[in-house]
Amino acid sequence: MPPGDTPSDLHAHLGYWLRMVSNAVSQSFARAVEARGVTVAEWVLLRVLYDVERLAPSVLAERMGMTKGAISKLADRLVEKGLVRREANLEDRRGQTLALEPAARSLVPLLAELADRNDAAFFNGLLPNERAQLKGLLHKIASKHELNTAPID
Amino acid sequence: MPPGDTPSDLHAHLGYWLRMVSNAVSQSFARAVEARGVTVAEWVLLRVLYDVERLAPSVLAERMGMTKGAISKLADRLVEKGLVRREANLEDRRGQTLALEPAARSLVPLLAELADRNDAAFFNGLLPNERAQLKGLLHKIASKHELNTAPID
DNA sequence: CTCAAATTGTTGACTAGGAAACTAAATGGC
DNA sequence: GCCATTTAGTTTCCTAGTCAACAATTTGAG
Repeated sequence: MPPGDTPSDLHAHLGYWLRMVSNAVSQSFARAVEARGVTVAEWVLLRVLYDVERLAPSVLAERMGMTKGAISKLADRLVEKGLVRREANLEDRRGQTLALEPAARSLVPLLAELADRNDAAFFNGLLPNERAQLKGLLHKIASKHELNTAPID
Repeated sequence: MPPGDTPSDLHAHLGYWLRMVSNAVSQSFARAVEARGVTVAEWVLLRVLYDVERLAPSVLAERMGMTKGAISKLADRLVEKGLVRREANLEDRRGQTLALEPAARSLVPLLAELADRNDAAFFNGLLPNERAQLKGLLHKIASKHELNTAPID
């Protein structure tokens, strides 16, 4: 800060606005999926597993940007809810594999619709080309910084 | 989801990208201010107080989008660190007022510089007009949804 | 081969926040 | 003026993460 100047305002930072909007979107989505008894992190894990059938916790941790400790507890909760099962790994007895239970397979599409609706609620206020712009800008930043993990919080 | 179709992908949602980029920016900033012994929420509170001299916890809760319980604990920590003091409110003995200690007054400009640098690190990869676009889009969403609180998480 | 190093997942201690119950004080309807 | 209601802040309990220590197993250097 130049002498005699004022420290920059909170609103001066793009990160501030990003956080404000992102938090609002995420909190709104959290409330929506809560009605289905699921958290945002659980939704992400379920959605990832939906495509690949089964995955090791360590890989999920990597992809979701969480620690393996967090995935371990997350998996506990999902097993408890009957949405995920742990399977032994035949080649490596340290490892396991997580797979969706049938209940989750029918739940994921419902959650995906909630995600669609939540996104629409926030971004339909933008014009179609503005949405494309926003996506492009976010992609650009993400790729410059090699952000490839599914964000949880 | 139309029948026979696939539930929408995580990456299909703008909220997903927003959360990913926002988390990366915030986590990076959190690491930066941590070196000064401060959290992001503490930075926001300090920066707000820097301008207004003194403020009631309830007002801070409103402005920062946190519960008063959270502000109460946040204030405890800042008092503990010698950055903030609680003052009695003469007109209303229920109320208090939070004010910066001198230590905080010299700390805030340092933190502001960290915020500047963090913002630059993430957004200098964009062209100037792209940064302006991004800010404009975020403003537009924020105002459509009346997001006026300082986001914490 | 063997044993040190690396890897997988779990656990426990800790942190930061939300929700709701709570205390103390102020307000206001009558 | 009194008491019910409201308001300000604190506290307790809960959740969901991190980090670091750990046990079990695999790997690989020699």
